[in-house]
Amino acid sequence: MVHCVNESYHHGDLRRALIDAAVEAIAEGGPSTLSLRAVAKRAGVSHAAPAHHFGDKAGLLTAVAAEGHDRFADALERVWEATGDFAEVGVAYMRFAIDNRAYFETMFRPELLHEGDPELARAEARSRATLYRGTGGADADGHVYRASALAAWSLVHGFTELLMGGNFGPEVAEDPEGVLRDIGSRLRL
Amino acid sequence: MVHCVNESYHHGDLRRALIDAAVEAIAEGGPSTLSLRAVAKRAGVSHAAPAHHFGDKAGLLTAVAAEGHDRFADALERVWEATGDFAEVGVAYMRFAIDNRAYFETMFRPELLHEGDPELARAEARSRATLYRGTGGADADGHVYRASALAAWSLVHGFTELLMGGNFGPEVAEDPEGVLRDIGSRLRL
DNA sequence: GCGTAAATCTTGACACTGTCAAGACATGGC
DNA sequence: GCCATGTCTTGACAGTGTCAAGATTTACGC
Repeated sequence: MVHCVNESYHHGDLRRALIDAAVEAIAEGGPSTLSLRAVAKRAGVSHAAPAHHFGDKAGLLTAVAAEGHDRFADALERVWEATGDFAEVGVAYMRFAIDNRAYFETMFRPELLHEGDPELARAEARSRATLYRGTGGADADGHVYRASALAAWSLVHGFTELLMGGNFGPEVAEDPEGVLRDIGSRLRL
Repeated sequence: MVHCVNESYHHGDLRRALIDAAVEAIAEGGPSTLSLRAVAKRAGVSHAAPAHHFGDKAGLLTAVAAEGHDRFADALERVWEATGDFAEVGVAYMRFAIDNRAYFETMFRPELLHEGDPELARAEARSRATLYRGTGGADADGHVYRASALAAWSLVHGFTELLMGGNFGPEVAEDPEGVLRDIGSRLRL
């Protein structure tokens, strides 16, 4: 039995295609301007198909955020295994945000998501646990609490958010990695 | 000639009333769920009145952001004059975000604003200048560049964003000022 | 193999949204 | 007193999320 992808009534993996389409759309206009109908058009299906798969708009964004947290955890883990260096994990944090803007922006916008979603909670806990391995203190729920870990997370996250919001001048925007390494080195752990 | 506020065709200070209504609405659902028609209803005017005053939805949000930056600068200036302490300015930064959530969220969401708006640019520059006085390095456009200033700003901003996004456990959320003072003291300036 | 239940996707409708043009009304200058 | 200007309303339009109902395909028990 051949799985006829892309032509018949059943799509094959529409869920996957819808998430990809959503990520593309988010990359262009941000998570808040996402339109379910535009996503449907992009994926070549009817206007109500996305809502069927994800319940509602927040459901689609929640799926994007969950996948983002998984990819995020992957990226941080890779760097930690390779270097064993806190600072490099921080740089990877920022790099992920720059290279995966759509995912990153969606991940940190809780008012657009279904907060209680178990899949999102699992992925969040995983990315927190990865951060924990790098910075050193979290409880069972993945809540970071040790002051040194909080300081590092806050510094890297704040720098990343300000950078992506266009709050820095060209001196900083041209070499964000170098600047982040510099300011990171000013933190007593 | 009596200025008949609140009853006749002309409103008196509808612009003011619309901004206040917008801030209320944003406080309830965030800037991205703001509805011009809901704002109009709240202010007791017709559905198209807000667009007349602010051009479009982004125009209203831009006005809110500009006013937010002014209030923000006021708050930081007060603390700096009173204490002359960097760390206390950082705490005031976070306090403002908590106490004026609607303003703060709108201020740092450039994709919803008219970036080129002169009034917004003026207010932004003012709040940057205030930050500069506290942390120590900015160019003529108000772009902070000195590493120590960047580090402090990033740390405080990141902590604030993570806190408001619900990313911390109860240990931190119960006494954010204390925690921020603690992690702030770990920064070599 | 077959028939029925379930899953997947479409269609059509509804209330709501931002935006625009045209009109109603009030105010200020002459 | 009259006209021009600014303020606000009204009505319309296309686009949005969401829901119910229908069409179509797959999966499963027998």
